Formats: sequence, C-alpha cells, structure tokens
Amino acid sequence: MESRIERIKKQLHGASYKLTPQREATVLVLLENEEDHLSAEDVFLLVKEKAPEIGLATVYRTLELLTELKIVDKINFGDGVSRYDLRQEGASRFHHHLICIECGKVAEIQEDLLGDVEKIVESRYGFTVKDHWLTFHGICQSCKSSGNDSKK
Amino acid sequence: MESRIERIKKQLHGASYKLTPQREATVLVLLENEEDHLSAEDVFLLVKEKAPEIGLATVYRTLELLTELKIVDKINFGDGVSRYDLRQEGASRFHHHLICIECGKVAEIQEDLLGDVEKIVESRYGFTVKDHWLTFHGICQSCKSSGNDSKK
DNA sequence: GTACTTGCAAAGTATTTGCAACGTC
DNA sequence: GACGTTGCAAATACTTTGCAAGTAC
Repeated sequence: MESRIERIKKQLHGASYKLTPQREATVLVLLENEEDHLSAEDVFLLVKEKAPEIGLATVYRTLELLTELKIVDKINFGDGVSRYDLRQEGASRFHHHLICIECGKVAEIQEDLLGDVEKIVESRYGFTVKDHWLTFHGICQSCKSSGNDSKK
Repeated sequence: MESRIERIKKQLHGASYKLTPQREATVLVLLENEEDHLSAEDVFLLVKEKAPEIGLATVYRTLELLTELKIVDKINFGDGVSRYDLRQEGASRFHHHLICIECGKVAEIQEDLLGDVEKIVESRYGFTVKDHWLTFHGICQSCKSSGNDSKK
C-alpha cells in the first residue's frame, strides 16, 4: 500500500512542485507530530535535527505551500503564533479543537459534529458552507478529575 | 434607560479601571462599527478622528483591557492581524462568523447554534465547555445570486 | 501624594522578501 | 542552460514594553 508521504508527493507533483529533501523532512516532521500543534519555529527546530542546513524561510515557504494544497491547515489559537495542523486525508472539513483553560492542552475531535448546524446555516442564512473552524474552550476531563486548581 | 457605554463604564469601575477619554473614544468607535471587524490599526485611525493625540500603544492597551473584561473578543481570520469584535451584552458564548470566500465579507450569526453540539462534547469527551469559536467559510447569498465569478 | 494612565520611542516577535548560489532535468 | 528551490540576511509587519510626564482623587 502507498504511504502517506507518497500520496503527498503526488499531490505536489500534480501541482507542479517537487518533493525536495527539505520539503520531505518538513512533511515527515508534521507526520511524526500529528497530534501536536507546531508553530513554524517548532517545525524548524525539529526539521533541523534531520536536515541541519535548512533555513527558517524554507520552512515557512513549505508550510505555506502545504496550506495552499490543503494538506495542512494554518491555525491560530490566540497567542501570537500560527500553528500548522495536518488535515485528515480526504476530509472536506477541518477537525475541531478542545482547548483546556486549566492545563492548556489542545485535543482534537476528528468526527464532524457540524452536519446539522451547517444545514441550518445553509437554509436560514443562504450561505453555502465549504469549510469550518470550531474551537471550544473549557475544562478537560483530566483537569476536572484531578481537581486541578493550579492556574498555569 | 442606561446606555451601553454607561454599563461598560460600570464594568470598568467594577474592575478598578477608569473610563478615560481615550478609552471612551475607543469604546465608542467599537460601538459605532459594531458590524465590522476592525484591526487595532483600524481602531487607532478611527479613534484619532475623535481624539487626535491618542497613541497606538494606548489603543492596544485598551483593546487588551476590554478583551480581559470580555467586552470584546480578539479574533484572527488568518491574515496576520488581530481583530476586535464586541461581544453581545451578557452572552456567555462568542457569536459565529460566516466568511465569504468570493467577496471576503464577514457576517455574524448572533443566535447560538451549538447547544446540542456542546452537549455531545460534554458527554462524549468529558470536556466542560465554557466558550466557543466557530467560523464558516463558503459562499454568501449575494455572491451566489449575482452569479459572481470574479475572483477577488 | 499615590496610583493609574498616557504618548513616544525603542524593543521584541513573527513572518516575508531579495538575491545569489545550487540542483535537476 | 532554464527554472524551480534554497539559505542567508535584510526588510517588514504587528504588537509590546520602558519610562518620564500627565491626571484624578
């Protein structure tokens, strides 16, 4: 079976881009840290371990390229930094996020909970939905059960 | 009946802050442009018309203060700028946004469509929701009906 | 007078751009 | 050899901070 990186390579080729070693290293870092929400700087530091000669600008350019191709989504959780999150293969909508205001942890919800809401938006507001971004702020399970009241 | 600005003044006082002329001018600009999604720079330019001597740093400080008090929400639509949006009085959740990918217009949905979704998140993921941010990307009614295919 | 607030300038971050050099077909 | 790509340095954009001066009670 074809690997994820192979399919990404084809997507790049389809758009007349090459999967250079720098780009490959960047994509690998994203795949290996799929659960995280890395900033460009984070990605840069991790890529450097594989390819020490890479420049920060290249990482930015690669991330921009991947965003354009909808391979990753650029998100912003309100701190001053953009973060990059791999989109599930073939997903037409971006997944949801849960941010804990106690511990700061960011969890993902891959199932799409907005089907009905999108129908309402379409019928009531005449707006054809193509994609969505949904983030919840609240208290995660482990902070609740540990009765954690230490403010981070 | 008490005006909105009066109530905001009380909120500030309740948190031991003053409604200085600069802060008042800033709040007025936000009230007068409630439909828009102004950046700090936008607010600064508009406030300057009322209070020419104000500094950009003061606008930033005021917006930060208002964000802290939950009078405004700081949002980011993916261009590099933070934007500031008045929260409805007494609303426990932030309102939703519809961004048209044709014309770029940003519309607001004040009714809360996420009640059921939040229940699912609470029961299925054990996450207690305190607030949410929901943005849709798609095609607005007027772009659809005008058959607008001019890419901006 | 004390404590909060302001304007300005400087500093700080994050991100983008210019450009010569490199690599690949 | 043309063209996409890269690394570095410089430039840009947005936001925050330091500080002396101003203001309100």
